[in-house]
Amino acid sequence: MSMLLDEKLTAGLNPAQREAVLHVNGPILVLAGAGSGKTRVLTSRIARLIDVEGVDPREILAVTFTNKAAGEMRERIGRLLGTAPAGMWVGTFHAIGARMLRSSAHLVGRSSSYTIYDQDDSLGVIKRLMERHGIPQKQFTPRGIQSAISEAKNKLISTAEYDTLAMDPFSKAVGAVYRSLGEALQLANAVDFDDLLVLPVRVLQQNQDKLESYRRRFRYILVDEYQDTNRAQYELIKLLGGVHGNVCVVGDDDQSIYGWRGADIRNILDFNKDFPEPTIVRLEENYRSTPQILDLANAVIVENTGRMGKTLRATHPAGETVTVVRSLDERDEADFVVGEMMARRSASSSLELNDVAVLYRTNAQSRALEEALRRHAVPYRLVGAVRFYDRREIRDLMGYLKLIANPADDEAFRRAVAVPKRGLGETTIEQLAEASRLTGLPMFEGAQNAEITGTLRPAARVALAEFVRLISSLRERATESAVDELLRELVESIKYGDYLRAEGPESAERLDNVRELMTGAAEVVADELGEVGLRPLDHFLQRATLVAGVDGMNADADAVTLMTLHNAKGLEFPVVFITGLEDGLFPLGKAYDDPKLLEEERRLLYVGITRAERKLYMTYAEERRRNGETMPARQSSFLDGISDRMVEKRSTIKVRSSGRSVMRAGGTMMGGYDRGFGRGARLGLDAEEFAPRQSPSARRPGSPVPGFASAPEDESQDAPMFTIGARVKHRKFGTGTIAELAGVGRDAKVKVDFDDETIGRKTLVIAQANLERGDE
DNA sequence: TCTTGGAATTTTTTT
DNA sequence: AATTCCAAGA
Repeated sequence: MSMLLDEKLTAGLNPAQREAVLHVNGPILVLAGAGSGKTRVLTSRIARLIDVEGVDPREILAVTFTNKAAGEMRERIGRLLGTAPAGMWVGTFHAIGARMLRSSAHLVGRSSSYTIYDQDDSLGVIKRLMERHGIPQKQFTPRGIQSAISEAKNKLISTAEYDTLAMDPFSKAVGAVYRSLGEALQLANAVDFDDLLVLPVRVLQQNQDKLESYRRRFRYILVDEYQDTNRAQYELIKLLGGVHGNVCVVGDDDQSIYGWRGADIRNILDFNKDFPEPTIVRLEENYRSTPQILDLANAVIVENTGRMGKTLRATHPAGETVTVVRSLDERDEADFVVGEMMARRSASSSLELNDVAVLYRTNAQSRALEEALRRHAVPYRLVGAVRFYDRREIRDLMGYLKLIANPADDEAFRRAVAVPKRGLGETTIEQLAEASRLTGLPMFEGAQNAEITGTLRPAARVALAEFVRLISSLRERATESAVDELLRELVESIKYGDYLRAEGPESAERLDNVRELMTGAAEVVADELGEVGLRPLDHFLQRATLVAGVDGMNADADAVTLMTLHNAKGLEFPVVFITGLEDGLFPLGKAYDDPKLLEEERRLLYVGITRAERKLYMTYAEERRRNGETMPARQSSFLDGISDRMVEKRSTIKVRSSGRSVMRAGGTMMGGYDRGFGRGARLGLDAEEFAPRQSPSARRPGSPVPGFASAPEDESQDAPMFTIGARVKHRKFGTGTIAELAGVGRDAKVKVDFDDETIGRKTLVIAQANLERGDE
């Protein structure tokens, strides 16, 4: 039986894949190029360990990049074995960390019902702490402080270490907030995202018995997307697997795109330091894409220095040429994308919308695409962007649930107590917060303490008592009822439906979301029966906080997928559009200062290109609206490096005088085509209608060239001498020097460096800021 | 305490 | 363009 499975598992593998699958003990590094069958290798390897090598699934720990990938891996292994690999741990680093922490919470000053603060929660805490420390938010942004702390945590730098290293004012501010954030989180029986990695590491470092027991348990460890691990994650793996060394890591240095999140490619390069003499396997045969797509990918990535070096080899026969498309602006680009996919669909009946993905660098770019898709009645799914759990109504209810699960969660307390309005405003809340600071007790406990509430206004005291009663009664039910029932009861007792309806016209959609939340809650209970004796509520909350964008992506509906390039990692689609290939957008402007960043952007493009199986489009626009103003654009420098022989170039701009571009210039978008288009009718976007190539300097008549102060007549009228270097005075910010000018007319803006250093540089709208001429 | 309207600020990517 | 921030008023 086993031998049969062994053969089944390795049948059809190439030699490199086979080597990785058959490897059993000792460290192994699999350098897996895009589309090289890495998932198959991982799942076959695990199935083989269990079935052929007799490893108990409980002894296996597998780390994936998303929860979705974890689910798929478990499922595929189950299918190979014919039975689910019960007891195997599969999940993201964060989910695994959370799980470890549940049973060791007491070792880091938490209880097992701790809650997880998402970024918004922590940001709120950080803002308040900055205030308390007297750090002006004008000078250092809360976000800046937050990311500095996150960076420190991901590098496993403790508060004490940070303090000794902090020399400049910014680091000193960060150090102070870092320290008190830790205290605040502990007091709230909460952890942030980074703590899910840092705290388990600390537990293992400081508790020999825990370390031993986990080491004994996890005899085989696998890590996918290894190039995107950071220091803390690496340390976790080293602690768990460093002794037996049965660690299999799979990654691709060319696909490392999370450097900004602390991922460190050195983890791949230095793997052999902590895991000596690893077997190294390279998977370079690509089973996904056409040679055209792969040639392009190789040509792009070869520009990077410091690679381990790898060239994807195609196994598929030649296919279509990659297409590069120039368009007028983001609307025009979106129209092209939609028109083209519809044209392809009517040409080939087998192409489903599910087969198509549209990728972009920033979430903001989805808007124009969504509008175009809606206009043409093409169903789409948007991955990431505004996550379900980030919606206001969901956040409100999650606040309640968190407070029910964890009475010490002050952030949840603040959210829950504020919505719906119950006559408890800032004053009352701050009084409670102050009391909590003095007594060291969570706010919810303060709210139950007569000595503290005694000083409040009588009206507030009554409202607060009512709130406490509500939460306490729901908390009692939380132990026995399922989460969806609990939610129903909650919504009922706070009359949340009425509250939403009073809000206005969007209430219907919000109510739908609330219902969806309940459905989701019911499902979690159904599919995650009993893990380590936690309440269903704790499970639900953990899952809800750790979901990734792609996790909720269900393929049942036939729809086009829209997402960022980052979210596309690990996915594949027959037809892929990469949009917005413009300088300053992709690569982002920031990346030009730093070759490392530029290389990471290039890897991101590489990831995008290698998502495509059969047909790839890359598009750019000549101007694009960004932050409310239209900016001229030019094609990405990444496209400059691509030889004309590798791609076919097209333009949406017509030569003939009939058609879109003229309609646009005339200001009327709505020709007759909008209605006629849709089911099978072809939009006039056939290749022969495009000018093969047009001089890039061709512009629509009358379009201004922003960025150049081309209108001296404007300046002389409205703007008395706003020039770079001019001195100005603002009624609130005082005097300063103009550093930059942008925009035209009503939208004209200035960036001013104010003399007061705590204010620093500000962007002001000239028409509104009421600037006066400054001193000499 | 809560509502309001105007002003300022914002966009890089995510577990 | 859309959200968030803030001060003043109800």
